[in-house]
Amino acid sequence: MVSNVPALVSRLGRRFALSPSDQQALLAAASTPRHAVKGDYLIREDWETTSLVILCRGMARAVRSLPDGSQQIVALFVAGDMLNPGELFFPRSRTSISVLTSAISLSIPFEQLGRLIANRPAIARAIWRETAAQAAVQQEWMVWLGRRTAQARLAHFLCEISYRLHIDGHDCDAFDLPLTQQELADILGLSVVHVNRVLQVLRSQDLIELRSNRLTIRDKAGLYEIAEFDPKYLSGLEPPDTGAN
Amino acid sequence: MVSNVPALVSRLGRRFALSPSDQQALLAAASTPRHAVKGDYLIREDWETTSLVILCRGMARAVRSLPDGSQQIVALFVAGDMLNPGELFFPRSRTSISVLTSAISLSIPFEQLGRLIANRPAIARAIWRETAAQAAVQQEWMVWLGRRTAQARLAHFLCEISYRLHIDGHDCDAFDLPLTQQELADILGLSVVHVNRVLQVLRSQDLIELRSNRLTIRDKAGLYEIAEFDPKYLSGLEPPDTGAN
DNA sequence: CGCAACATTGAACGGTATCAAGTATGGTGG
DNA sequence: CCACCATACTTGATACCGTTCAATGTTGCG
Repeated sequence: MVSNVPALVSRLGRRFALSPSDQQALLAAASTPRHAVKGDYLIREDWETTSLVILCRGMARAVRSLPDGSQQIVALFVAGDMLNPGELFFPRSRTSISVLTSAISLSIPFEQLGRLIANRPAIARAIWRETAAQAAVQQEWMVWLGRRTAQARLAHFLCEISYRLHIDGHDCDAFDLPLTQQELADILGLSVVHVNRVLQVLRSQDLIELRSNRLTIRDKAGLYEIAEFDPKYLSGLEPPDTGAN
Repeated sequence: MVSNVPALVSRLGRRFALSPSDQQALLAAASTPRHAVKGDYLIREDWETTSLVILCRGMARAVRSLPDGSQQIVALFVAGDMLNPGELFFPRSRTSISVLTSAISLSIPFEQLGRLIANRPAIARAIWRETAAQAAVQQEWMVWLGRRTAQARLAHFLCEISYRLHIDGHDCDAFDLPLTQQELADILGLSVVHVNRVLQVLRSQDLIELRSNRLTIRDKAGLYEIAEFDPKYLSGLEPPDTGAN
């Protein structure tokens, strides 16, 4: 399994609007790419954080486990996302991040990164921006966790993933969604049983199809509507080409 | 009503670990302090963001309103917090921020701020760090919104506020909590009626006292316990003196 | 083929919402 | 200083959304 690292990095360059020279510097600072398989942990709660991790291929999730055995998934990452842009400042990680598919990640040790940040403002800006973009997504999750019905939550989550894949140039009407219903439940703050029932409602309304980890959106307008989905909050994840600020 | 601005700024200096010279520069870049009264909006959803706002005195909340009229409060700010550290990168605000008490705020226009960020890395670092710290708090809110009972949510929220006030050197066992039960409900994702009942349970267990916007914590250990409160996630709000990274 | 993980279904329970009164509380004008 | 009003708080009754427990199907993989 050989990976074309320069190609991956160039995609990152586009995502974060970095000049070729900055991309080069980032690549030089990174350790060799890591190939992880489904279930592998890239970061664990309470680990000392020593490097910035970027997901180049695959999907990952950040999870917080509670004493009673339940979990809450607090973030989902797709290719191109930074896994821990905010942890630069904190000695220990507050979540565990594991991979949902086989995946490739790049790590940039903090010592190297410190130099890059000092010398290359565009890189500092990119990481900072990513910190803010992920915070915006989290706020949206808080809103549906606090104030929306199970159906609207699920629909909204599916809309978000679809849109984020769309941003990165993937097919957003049919894609792999490597999540069990238990994991969906842990994202949405629901029980597995209820997720199952709500999924069936969405299916029966011909909004989606979901079988063996593959999601097809049959009626995007309808799904957006019951989700009350407005992708504005995801603007931080788009390439900042449009010169917006 | 005269406010001692240099004193306010020096407190900010401590909070963000800025050198006197950086504090000076920050103060010079800021517009005259604004005195707001209860209910005033400092920022509105969809407004164009043009400056970084820092709360020097009082409390504020960030709220998202839903089409059906309900609301979710997604952040609570105390004196010393930056209200919109992440909005530097986005053209429009995604929340409305209004003031819960009479308050004083300082605005730093983005043009000035750009210069400061370029020339004074410590200031850039402080804002970036605040972005990350607030994201950490949001993650904790997501966990209790998704996975905890009403009682644990409320208890946890009270613990957090108490601890944040403690960080800033205020009395954390008895303090003003200028929130109606409706506002508590909008923070916790509950109905007013239920907040009222849960408050009574906490009172009947002699954990807290809450009358006319003043909270007294009678049994801190007990409250921490039912909240499963662990303040580690708030470390980003403490002055970074300890040299941790 | 057989096992393990995942998905589905039903019944009963419970936490929280909703609706509807009723009761403090505080501020205001007379 | 009191009457009044608006806002906030409290309480009860009822309904519903979502949970839990338990069992049964289904799928995919070694």
